[in-house]
Amino acid sequence: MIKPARKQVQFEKTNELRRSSLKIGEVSQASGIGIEALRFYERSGILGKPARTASGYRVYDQSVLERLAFVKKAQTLGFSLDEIRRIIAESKAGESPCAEVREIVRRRLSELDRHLRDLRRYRQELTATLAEWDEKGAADGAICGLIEGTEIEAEPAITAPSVRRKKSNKLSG
Amino acid sequence: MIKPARKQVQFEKTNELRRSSLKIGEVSQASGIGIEALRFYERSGILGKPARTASGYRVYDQSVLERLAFVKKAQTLGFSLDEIRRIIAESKAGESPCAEVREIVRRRLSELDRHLRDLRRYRQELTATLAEWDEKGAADGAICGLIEGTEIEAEPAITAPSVRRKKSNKLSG
DNA sequence: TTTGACTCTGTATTCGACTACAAGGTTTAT
DNA sequence: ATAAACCTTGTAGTCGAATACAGAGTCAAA
Repeated sequence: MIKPARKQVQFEKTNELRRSSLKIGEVSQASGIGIEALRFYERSGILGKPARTASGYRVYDQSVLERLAFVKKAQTLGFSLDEIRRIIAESKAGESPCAEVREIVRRRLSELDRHLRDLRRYRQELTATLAEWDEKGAADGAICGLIEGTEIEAEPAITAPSVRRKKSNKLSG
Repeated sequence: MIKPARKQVQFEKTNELRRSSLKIGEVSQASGIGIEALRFYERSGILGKPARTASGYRVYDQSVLERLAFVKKAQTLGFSLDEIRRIIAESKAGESPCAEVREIVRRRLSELDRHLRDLRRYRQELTATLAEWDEKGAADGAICGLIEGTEIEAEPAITAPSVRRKKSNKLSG
């Protein structure tokens, strides 16, 4: 996670890059978003195409940091990049995306509540299972009673809440 | 989600496939798991290699349904296919995977609790944001106040809980 | 016999949000 | 002058859990 420290670039000295313009590495530093991710954002329309120096380097305005802060905040609030892209596009088109943003947030909220309910049920199931094993001393054979009481149904009973974390370290050992 | 109905195969009539043997489509029907997924399970070691007819068709034993029920149940409990594979492998090797299974379940549980905590905090943040908008009548310009009060930090404040659902229908319209 | 349902193998694709790398060009510091 | 640090493009890979598809073979019924 910790990138090797980069030397501070003193861009005051260049005449091409003025105080308020940033190269991609500086934007990355300032925003905490990787360089590759920034280019990815550009490709996917989250960021507009920045100006370029004569040699082709991207030149960002300070305002990109606000944009990125917005993106991060929105991600925190559960927006997908696609939604974020749409919101930005609409706000650029002069329309206030407020209604839509609120709508999305409200939708998120109800999704979240459903999700929380599922998780709580799931937690119960999990603890119950564990308690059951403790009770009967786990006589296995049927793999720890995990499959006991299981019936084959067309649809899953609870539907696994996707607790799965970002990257699980391959445990194929 | 709903597959086109398949004609019921009367496998009692064949002499090659006896009462208790199943072709892949039948297993799919009975278990609710897609044919492709079954072959995928075989490739990834969740299911062993089944017998074959002379012409190469997979011939499954009834017991595969128990195995699959176990897999589904375990998935419901939050196990990854990789973990499931390991558990099955160990139980086949004669070792009782109980200790490990319990360990995994316990780990899941604490992960889950952490996850729940995150989600509750996240929910608060969401409702607070919404309330704030309602208060100030959403004077936008700064995109609905979504970025207001946002500071640029190296690490995300709350880290978006991956609420993202299975497959969101592309909303790029 | 011909239709149509089923199955086979093997490869590619999906979803989201990046990350990694190669092979080169540019800028800056020493 | 040269090396380090930075930038460029373009392509490919990651993670999990499947899905999709092409093109061929198999099997049972009308």
